[in-house]
Amino acid sequence: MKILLVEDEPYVAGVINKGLTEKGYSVSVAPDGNTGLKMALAHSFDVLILDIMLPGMNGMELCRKLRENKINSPILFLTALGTTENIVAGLDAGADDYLVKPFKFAELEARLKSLNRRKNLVVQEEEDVQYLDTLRIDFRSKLVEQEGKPVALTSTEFRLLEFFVRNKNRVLSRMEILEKVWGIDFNMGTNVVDVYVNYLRKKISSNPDKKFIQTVVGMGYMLKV
Amino acid sequence: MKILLVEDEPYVAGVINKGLTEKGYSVSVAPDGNTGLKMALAHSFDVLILDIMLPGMNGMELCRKLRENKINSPILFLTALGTTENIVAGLDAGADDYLVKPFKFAELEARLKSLNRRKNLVVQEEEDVQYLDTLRIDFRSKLVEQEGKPVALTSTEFRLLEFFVRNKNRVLSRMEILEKVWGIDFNMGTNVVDVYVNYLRKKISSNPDKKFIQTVVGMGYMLKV
DNA sequence: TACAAGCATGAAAATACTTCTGGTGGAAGA
DNA sequence: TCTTCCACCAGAAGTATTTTCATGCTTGTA
Repeated sequence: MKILLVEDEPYVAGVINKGLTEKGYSVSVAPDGNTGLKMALAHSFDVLILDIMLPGMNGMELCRKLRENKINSPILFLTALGTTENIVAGLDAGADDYLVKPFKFAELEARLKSLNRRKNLVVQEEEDVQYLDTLRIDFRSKLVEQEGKPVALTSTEFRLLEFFVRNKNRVLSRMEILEKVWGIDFNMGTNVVDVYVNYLRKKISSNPDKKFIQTVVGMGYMLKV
Repeated sequence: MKILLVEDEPYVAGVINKGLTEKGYSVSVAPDGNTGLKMALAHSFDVLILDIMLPGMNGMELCRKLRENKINSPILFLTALGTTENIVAGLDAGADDYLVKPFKFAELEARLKSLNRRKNLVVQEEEDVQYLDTLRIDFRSKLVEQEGKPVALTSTEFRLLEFFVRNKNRVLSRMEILEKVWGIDFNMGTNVVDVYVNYLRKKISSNPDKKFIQTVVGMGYMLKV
């Protein structure tokens, strides 16, 4: 999980940075609002942690600017300003959570995890690379690797795999597959789908018994993850 | 914004209910965990507010059960238990926010707005899902789950279940079922419907005595909810 | 209690799926 | 241009699963 921390006090920034890094998060620190904005626009972070009292642009302003610039990553305010007015103002500025200093590190981590969890639930953005167990699929370069070793797929096989991956955990009927992968509309009476599913199974599975592509008798096939 | 409040103390429930209603929110109150679960499964709420100490199932358990049943609405814990351990436990159980009593009403409202805002940010891919108690039926992916565990149905069984669900609380004659599910027009003298109703009953019921599909002697079957 | 209606079960029949064989046609190279 | 190769697809034989039916048993109703 990539985190951006905007905090001017070096000591506080250091403590949080150290703690989160030790827990395995990747943390970037910005010492003021303008730097924070630039960094958020340049890279994509999973969560942003903002102090409110910052030199230059303050945290509230920064938060509003981020939202204006369509930065939709969850924002958590971490600040000493603990009055209800402050909290309400912070949340109304577009933040997702508000934690008052002094705080317990465990609570910060729990809230970060919660924010990130929801984000993943929601924005299932189409990644260029996906992993299914030890299978790596790069949609842009159209390269597939099983346990680090390249798998040679023909173009039809790749399109079929892509369709399965983009619709995983759904039963896909042969009809649907024919339409989307082959562009055929109502030519039943062909078993190409079966044949190609069989090809794929042979090529992409590391061991024969764990089947990525399950057959659902009478309905179609499903890529189960 | 539709809110479900699960709170056993009538006084607290009343105050929150009144406050939120005055602000224009639509609030439903459940007095205990089981009722809360049922209501959440039956209707869709924008945000759920849970107390932790509840008669019967406690809030943590309820939260986990909700997530198991793929209820993804934001959950806010509202409780007097304010230690860091409690907060971390609550968030780890799948909640999105945690507010400690006593609280300022303005903060509650700000946090609710924040939770709802994030939810709406999401591009809701339209789902075609129905719940019958703890049974989850996804018509698009054709996946059925009982208490979070997948149920394997054959295609005929699924079509039959779908027909029942889409015509719940109606008595369906064998004739009608044969026509709509099997496409058979006047072949009486078969007991397939009986056989399949029994297959379904065995597969989808969590405990044997609560029968989803009731038999109406001399008339047919009915899915009662 | 008697009778009809519904239920449970096992085995046969029907259907669906896997896999192999081989033919076609287009592309790459000689 | 001709040959070779290989992706692609149809057919068919071999399996597996699902569906149906017939049967006896249980339950509900008059």
